[in-house]
Amino acid sequence: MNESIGHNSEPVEAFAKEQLRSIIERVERLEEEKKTISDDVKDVYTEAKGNGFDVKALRTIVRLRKMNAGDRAEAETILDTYMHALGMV
Amino acid sequence: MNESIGHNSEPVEAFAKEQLRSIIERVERLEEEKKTISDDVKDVYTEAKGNGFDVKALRTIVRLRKMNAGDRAEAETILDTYMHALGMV
Amino acid sequence: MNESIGHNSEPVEAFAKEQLRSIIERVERLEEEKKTISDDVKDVYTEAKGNGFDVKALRTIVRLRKMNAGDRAEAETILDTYMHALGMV
Amino acid sequence: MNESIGHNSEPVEAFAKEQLRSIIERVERLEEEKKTISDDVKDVYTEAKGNGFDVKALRTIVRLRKMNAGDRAEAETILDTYMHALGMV
DNA sequence: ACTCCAATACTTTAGC
DNA sequence: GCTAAAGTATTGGAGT
Repeated sequence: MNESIGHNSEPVEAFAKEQLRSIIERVERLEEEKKTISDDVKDVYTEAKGNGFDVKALRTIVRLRKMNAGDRAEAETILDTYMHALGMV
Repeated sequence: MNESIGHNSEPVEAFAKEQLRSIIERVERLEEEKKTISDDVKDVYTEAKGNGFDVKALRTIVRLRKMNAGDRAEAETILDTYMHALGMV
Repeated sequence: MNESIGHNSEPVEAFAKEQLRSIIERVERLEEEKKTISDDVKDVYTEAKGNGFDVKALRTIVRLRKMNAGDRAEAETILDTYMHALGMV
Repeated sequence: MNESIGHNSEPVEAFAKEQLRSIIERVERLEEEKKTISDDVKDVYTEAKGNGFDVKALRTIVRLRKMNAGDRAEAETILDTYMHALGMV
């Protein structure tokens, strides 16, 4: 039992086309949401700046906190080693 | 040596500390949301791949469509651009 | 109603066109050179990696050294302040 | 004068230190060159501006031309892309 | 594991 | 001087 001959001459492709459309739309919807949130982040920093905070330092803090304790320690060890070797202490 | 009547010896700094904490937490919350959405995007592509779609091509389509509002318009006005550049306005 | 006796019917525009061409070519030449150097930088890091160095740390070193002593000290002070406030010491 | 027993307690590290120094210096030298060229590009645009050209438009032209090898080809094959995405290869 | 490319984030510059 | 935009650098992920 197939979906009969001829009502639709390209059933498979039509289906795939619908799938494609759906995929693209879902992705685009999600990326819009992401953009909204990115803008929210910007707003937070802008407001912080207005309250006298140093935005660059704030971003650094967020970045440091994102590393877990172990990774951060390791990264700092390597860095210290290199800095000592170069007399940057 | 104290600023105002001393119930709290560092009222300003304490306030700033709270502000700082709040800023960082808001940013971190937002970035978590962003990560969630990024993962959702990945899921969409993974599912698409399971249905036989070429993920790289899908990403290309999304990228080209994103360009289109701005860059397509820009490309269409390239002649104008040249004319302006030549002072033929 | 044309400008001067007709050896060239659009002398001004032709001149501007030549200028334009020259500008574009000079810029493109310079950007090629820049790309070459960027690739050289990449090569240095790749070689360093092959010798067991941590490339990310190396990049951090270069970035730190680029800041002058004063700026770096200031940046570190702000950062320390924030980190202490957040108990990240 | 050999690095075996005891004349030098850290021969490997000393060697690494020299390597490190060399890497950093090479990178810094290359980045200086890059900066010089970037400044040259700026000069070209500044001079162009002095001759009445619209710098923003010039930058647009350069950017569009840079796109053309890759992206124009990509745009031209967008139908192919869709077909692949639909498994109509 | 490693290379390559796309995506994000940061920096600097131009315009209001 | 500040906001907006471009260009540049770094990071992460996908494919081999």
